[in-house]
Amino acid sequence: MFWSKVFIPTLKETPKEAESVSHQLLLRAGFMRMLMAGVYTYLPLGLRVLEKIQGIIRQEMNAIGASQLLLPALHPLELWQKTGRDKDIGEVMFKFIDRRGRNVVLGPTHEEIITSLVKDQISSYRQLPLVLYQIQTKFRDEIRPRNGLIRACEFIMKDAYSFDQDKEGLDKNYQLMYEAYKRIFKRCGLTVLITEADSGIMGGKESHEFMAPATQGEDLVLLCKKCSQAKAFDADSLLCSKCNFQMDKINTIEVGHIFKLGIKYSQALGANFSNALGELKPIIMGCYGIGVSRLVSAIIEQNNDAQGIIWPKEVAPYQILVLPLDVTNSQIMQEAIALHDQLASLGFQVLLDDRDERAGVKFKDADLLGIPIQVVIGRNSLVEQTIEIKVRLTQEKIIKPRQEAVEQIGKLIHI
RNA sequence: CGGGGCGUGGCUCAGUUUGGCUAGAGCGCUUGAAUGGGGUUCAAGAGGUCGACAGUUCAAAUCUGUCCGCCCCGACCA
Repeated sequence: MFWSKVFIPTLKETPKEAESVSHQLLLRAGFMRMLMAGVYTYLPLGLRVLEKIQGIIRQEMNAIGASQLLLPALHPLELWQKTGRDKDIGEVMFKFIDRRGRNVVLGPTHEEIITSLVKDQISSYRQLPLVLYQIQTKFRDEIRPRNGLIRACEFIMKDAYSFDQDKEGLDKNYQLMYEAYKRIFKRCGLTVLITEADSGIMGGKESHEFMAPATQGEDLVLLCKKCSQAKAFDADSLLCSKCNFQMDKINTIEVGHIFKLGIKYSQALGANFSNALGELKPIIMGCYGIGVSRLVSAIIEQNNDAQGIIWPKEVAPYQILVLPLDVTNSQIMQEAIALHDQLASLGFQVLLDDRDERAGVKFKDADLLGIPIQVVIGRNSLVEQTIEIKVRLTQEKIIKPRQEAVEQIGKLIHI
């Protein structure tokens, strides 16, 4: 793909609307733009990253037997009134009246909607367990949107729901999700701390939060210096409950939350099933969220330097950026295009900077965008019949003849 | 919603305190020339309802009022 076709509006200077590093870099590197507070356009590069993340999530969800569907974003208010959550969520919910006079809301989350669906479609234990998920835009009229994608009024979330006939089934699905989440965040290049919020009451609710350490994070997590146990911040107990050791306070961004719901929604909405004895029981539920668009910011918060973004391999918008340093030199361009085509034919995602810009501008933008592998083709390349590879993360430069360079690139990407 | 800050070409800002000719700079953009391995240089251009409305005044980017928008701090969340 040619740079000039993609639409990558980079900025030299930091827009004053942005405070956090991820927000600044997303704007400067041309990944997104603001329409209004808390509402953003994903530009082509930003969309590609979102799609990469969604791809990882899909793989991991499907691998544990979850099935993807897509629920509506437009809901009747009555459904929310049945569980009383229209009041709990209150002002955060966007509400309006349509032309028929119906009270309608834009979905801030989907427990009611999925439960309503399952209530109508599931009636026997033979149909359980069932795990469904979706990746969808949520709407929340936040009191104060903030930090770009970290707290937006319109954002993309993966939400999954499990339906079981007993607690053992729920525990099993919950554990599968827990492990899948660890794999997802790891593949996204994120370090996360997992905190538990256990009520301690038998049969009580249980939840885990996946918290990505970031200086701009809004949530405080306590981390034990000795055993690395993490827990939600609590001013009263600053000692680790396991080893009684001192704990560090760490700023984090909440990127995932898994929750054992029990029968709260199934009971309120009458989502029951017949068990093997013919008894009518409420379905046991769990819900599992990941802030997909928020992940983009969290990943950048953890992967950047003074030059710009450093995308982890699996979520980079492109894997390779080819830089012909002088596009007016036809030999250089020919070589660059040939290399681009060869790499693309090997299955790599390649971007070629075909702009008539000076080398310095291209280098700066390349580092800003953060594509993992840069391939430089200039005069030296022609004279010496070599290609220069630069690894964005380490700044390491490798100079090799073309075919060896191609092999080297393959190795670097597949490590 | 409470507190604080800001609003001047696409971006970053000066000018507002103390009202005064046709509102400026850098970057970006257009054209030409040189250049071509870390945001190069020179020349010539285009681009502005100074957030909006109302008011004060001979005169408003500048003073007053109302409103709108954006950012930051607080309660909330993926």
